[in-house]
Amino acid sequence: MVTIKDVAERAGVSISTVSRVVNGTAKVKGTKHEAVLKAMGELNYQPSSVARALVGNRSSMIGLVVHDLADPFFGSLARGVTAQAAASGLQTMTTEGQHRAELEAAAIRSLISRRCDGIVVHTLALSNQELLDAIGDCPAVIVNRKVPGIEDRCLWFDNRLTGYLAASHLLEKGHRCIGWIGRNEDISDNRDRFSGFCKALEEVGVDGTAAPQQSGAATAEGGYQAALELLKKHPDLTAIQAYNDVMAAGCLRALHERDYRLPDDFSVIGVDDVFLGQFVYPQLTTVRYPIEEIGRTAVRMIEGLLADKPVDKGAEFQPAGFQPQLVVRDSVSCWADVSG
Amino acid sequence: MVTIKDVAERAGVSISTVSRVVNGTAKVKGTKHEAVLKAMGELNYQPSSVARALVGNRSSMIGLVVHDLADPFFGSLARGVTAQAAASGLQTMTTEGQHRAELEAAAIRSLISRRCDGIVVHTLALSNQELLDAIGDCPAVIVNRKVPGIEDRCLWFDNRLTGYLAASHLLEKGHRCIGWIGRNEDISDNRDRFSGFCKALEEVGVDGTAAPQQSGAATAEGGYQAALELLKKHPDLTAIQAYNDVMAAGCLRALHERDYRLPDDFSVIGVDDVFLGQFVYPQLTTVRYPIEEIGRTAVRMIEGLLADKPVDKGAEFQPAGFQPQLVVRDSVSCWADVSG
DNA sequence: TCGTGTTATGAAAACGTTTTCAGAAAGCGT
DNA sequence: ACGCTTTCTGAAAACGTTTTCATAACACGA
Repeated sequence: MVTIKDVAERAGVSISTVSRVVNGTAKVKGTKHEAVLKAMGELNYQPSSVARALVGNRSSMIGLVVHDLADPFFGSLARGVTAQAAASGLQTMTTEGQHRAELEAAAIRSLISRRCDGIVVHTLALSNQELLDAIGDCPAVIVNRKVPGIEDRCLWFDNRLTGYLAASHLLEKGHRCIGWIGRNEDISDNRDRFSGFCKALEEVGVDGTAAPQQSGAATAEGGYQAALELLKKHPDLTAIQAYNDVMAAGCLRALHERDYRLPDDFSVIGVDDVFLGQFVYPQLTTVRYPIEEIGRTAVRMIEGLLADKPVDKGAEFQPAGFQPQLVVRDSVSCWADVSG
Repeated sequence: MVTIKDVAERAGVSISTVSRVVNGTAKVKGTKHEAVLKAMGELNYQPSSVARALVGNRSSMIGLVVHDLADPFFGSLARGVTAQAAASGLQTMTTEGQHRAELEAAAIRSLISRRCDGIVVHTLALSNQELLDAIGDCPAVIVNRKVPGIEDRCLWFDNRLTGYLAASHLLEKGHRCIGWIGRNEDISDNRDRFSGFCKALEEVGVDGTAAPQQSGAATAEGGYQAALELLKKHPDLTAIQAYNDVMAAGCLRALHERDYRLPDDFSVIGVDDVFLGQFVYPQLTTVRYPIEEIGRTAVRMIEGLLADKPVDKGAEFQPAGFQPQLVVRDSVSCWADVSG
């Protein structure tokens, strides 16, 4: 490994001088300047980010904790974080939490021990207190979760409204026998979306909590299994609202297998608007969560945190900017018996 | 930030002693041992990986260069790399190359300057020589590409066979008017898959190079556009073979839009076997590339590189283990006019 | 030619670890 | 109580940078 010392020696100057031309922190006279540049080129010198991080106490790295990199939701999140970080000359380091408390904590701690300048965290298994303990005083932005005490560093969304919007759309289209497919884990996202679902149903005089429901793993496979089960138990259903798009994709697969003609025979709606939704058939109607944009915003917030203490999401980060929004595509059709 | 010095002070021992209990590199007597443990706990001490990396010249990090994190292919690759690395207590740092030479080079250099123990590289824009220059003497495994001179550190696949298998399947099912949808960039993957496609066609007396073809960006959108174009120009087509699954998903969307009844009216085949393929309709018949497994193998190879100089893919890494394999699902149907 | 103010340069400290080396402490056989 | 191992322990060097501080070199007006 060629070090700054090698360059200095070759150029016949001190290491301070080399450092100065590398970083442009001070002027160095013409002849020496060139000599250094030449030596750097000849040796193919590459400053050690490690040494820099040690002395500067900053690493130009943003840490990211996600559940599973192969899940399109997190792929988009990673994309957003990486892109925005890159725009500021920062690199991203991603770790998986796998939805297990000890792994999530280890992931965060390790990112901190690497002296990431800031971290973007998506966790589910950790309790609020555990999460707070793990992040300590590291500049962190929590995605998709509202942690009491540090709300100003959280980006969360109105999951209740999200569920409400989706259900309302189904109701508007005349559906009354709607099933709910949720995820296994008892997390607030799931509860809130279901609660919004119930609220919409109540508004038209249906008891949502009594609606047919089934839960499964938050994967396409989970959605598939749940849908099969639900269809078996409730042949009268005309529509399903799923926890998210990935599960909804699983539902569609189940429906195709059972030879439903889609979307005429049955409607499905999801949440998230992941890439996948545009390539299932019928294209998925969903409620949009601007995931990539959320990743970008998280990084911007960290940059703010780094620049000046006062935390401030600023005008452009208004939660209002992230209102869930219905995206109408093809997977929801009017139900023939529409009465209104 | 609490340092080893703080812990030493609090425990009334030297920093060497603290280091020893942290790493278990030597025995320290009972009373002191406990004192150190206690101090560590009270201060919530977290050793600095940065300092460790500097002195030890190893960082417990594996670097990964991919094209685009939101693409399911790379999501799976990242998943495999991350999982295998984690199993050995290594972390993964991912950067995007975006298919632009200067970014790909910068990504590699930056990973090296961070002193990654090894890197897994997927690049397209860099020439062989540029790639070799960039990786220098860093333990690296090149994925999906055969770089002359370091074949023993490359994991590549028989793209020609891949294309051949896919086309043969379509032919077997009776299709004779088959279109090819390739990707824009003139890269060997694309050339080889097309060459395999031609070979299969020639075997039944059709001139593959004269087959209807269209290229586009290697995205679902690209596949969609290309399919629309191809269908317009060649209404007689009964099947399309796409460069990969993502483009094939785009084809399916185009076909649905044009109201083809799938799979009866038209067949589509892809390559890769990404997650997405199971959730499009009809489920995609494809040729499998075990992406996640490839990521795992790459990390294992790096571990080998690190442990002992002699590079050796070993029995379990035989390229034979990665033979492309046809995965029959629903997107290819028998063509009615089947003569044989 | 001398001060005086700028500007360019190098020496050295600092960052937080690990590791080497030498010395202190402790055990043990006599 | 003596030497001889063996076991623990701390001081100090090393890793590759950045940055502070002092000084050397230089220019300029008198």
